[in-house]
Amino acid sequence: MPTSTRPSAAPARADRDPGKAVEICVAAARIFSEKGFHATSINEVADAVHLTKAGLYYYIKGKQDLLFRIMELAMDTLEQEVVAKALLEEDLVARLRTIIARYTRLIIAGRNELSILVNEIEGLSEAQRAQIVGRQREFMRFIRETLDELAAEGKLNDVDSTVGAYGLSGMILWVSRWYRSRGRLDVDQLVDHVTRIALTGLLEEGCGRTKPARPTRKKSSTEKKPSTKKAPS
Amino acid sequence: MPTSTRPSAAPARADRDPGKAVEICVAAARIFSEKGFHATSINEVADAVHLTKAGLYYYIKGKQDLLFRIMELAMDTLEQEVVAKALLEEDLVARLRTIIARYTRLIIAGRNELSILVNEIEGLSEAQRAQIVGRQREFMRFIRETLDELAAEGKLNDVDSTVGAYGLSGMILWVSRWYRSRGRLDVDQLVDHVTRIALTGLLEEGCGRTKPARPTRKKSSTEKKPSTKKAPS
DNA sequence: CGGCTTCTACCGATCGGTCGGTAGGAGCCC
DNA sequence: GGGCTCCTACCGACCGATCGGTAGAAGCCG
Repeated sequence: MPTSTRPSAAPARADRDPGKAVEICVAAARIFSEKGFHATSINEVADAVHLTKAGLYYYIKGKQDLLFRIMELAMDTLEQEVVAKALLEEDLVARLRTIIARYTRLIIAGRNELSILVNEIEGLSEAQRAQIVGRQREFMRFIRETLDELAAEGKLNDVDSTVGAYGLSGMILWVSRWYRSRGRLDVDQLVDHVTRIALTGLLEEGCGRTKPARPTRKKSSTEKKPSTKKAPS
Repeated sequence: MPTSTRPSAAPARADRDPGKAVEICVAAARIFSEKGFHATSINEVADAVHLTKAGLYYYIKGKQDLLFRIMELAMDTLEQEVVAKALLEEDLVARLRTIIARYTRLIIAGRNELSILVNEIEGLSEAQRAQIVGRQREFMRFIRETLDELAAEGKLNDVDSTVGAYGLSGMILWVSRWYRSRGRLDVDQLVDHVTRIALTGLLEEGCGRTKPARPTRKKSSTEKKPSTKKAPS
């Protein structure tokens, strides 16, 4: 079952009309992702769904509540379309490919809720933030553990699974900021390239690659630090 | 010479006291990066530098002007600490390593201006945004061309240089969202891991790796699409 | 005194949110 | 069928708070 509409602390007036409520969330998500949560007024959201502000408040409890609902919806999507589907793959390499491909497609398909999910967390209340962050951590844990299992099978490069999982996420999330579907690469090509970059960066295939002057974990610094900015006044 | 304080369209009252102006920018950058630009009031910035709002306005022309100055400062830093330093490296592989290492260190050292740079662009005016976006594009072009030159030397994997450059950027930018310097990994270790993940994902070393069912560029889709969300009602 | 620098006091605009009210369809009674 | 009630869905008008920004005087320095 989806984790939204749980009875925790928020009765919400979503009972009015579930379809309309979702429609509002989708519209609001689009605007929020374009202009930012705080830069968007409730009136703009209302206009987008052809309602007045007062009419809109018939369906939502407040601006913050609207943001929270959008994020819960986004996490639902992520869990259903990425995690659940990836778990159907027995082979771990195939599972990782599924994660990358579906996650990337989700990011560029619905150019809305997912990006809000990472950019507007501060707009939530304490309790709401805790809930969303918890689900996000679960998601990251899933990716990290997939990498750990791959490592146990000896199929992973010598990379830290945490850095790997976050690096992967960062690369994929960032796609929504630069990729335009009308550009040189179509969606399939993009997913191909992203998958290839990520996988050949994570997977050890056939030959053991020579590590670039492997620094035995501690203190190596490839490069001297840029003097860490300026001194505090 | 730094590209800020150029005479374009904004005389600005930075002539008052350059040191104080920078101090204000740094303080504002920290708050903006924590709470977001629109969610931060001018009063909060003023408090942070021990001034009243009116006192602060002696140094800045407006909230938007403040944001713009922060971004110019951030681009200055990026160009001086990453691009300029990387250009000192003749060897292309070393240059790429320098880019990754210095960029990453910059992101986690000053947890301030750089993240604003990517998250608050919408808060700028048309002209200001054009200026910043132009400089950002130059920066991306630098990374992309470094990859292209590596490809010309046959040292690059078969990856699209655009996707590679943005993938790299995304991975690094994302670091600021999850990495805590008090955690399991210290800064040097983090930089090591990021470098290794990025490089072994981008560089072809020694053995030619077997591509994972290389899809000849067009139509392959590793994974069937997630049916692109729901049907419109 | 005169020029920086910083303050107190205030403005108009806009924000999120609320209130009283109502159009109009559904159900019901007769 | 016609009148009565009720309820969902929505709106115009308004509220207090806060926002970015300004005018003008006061403090401080030489």
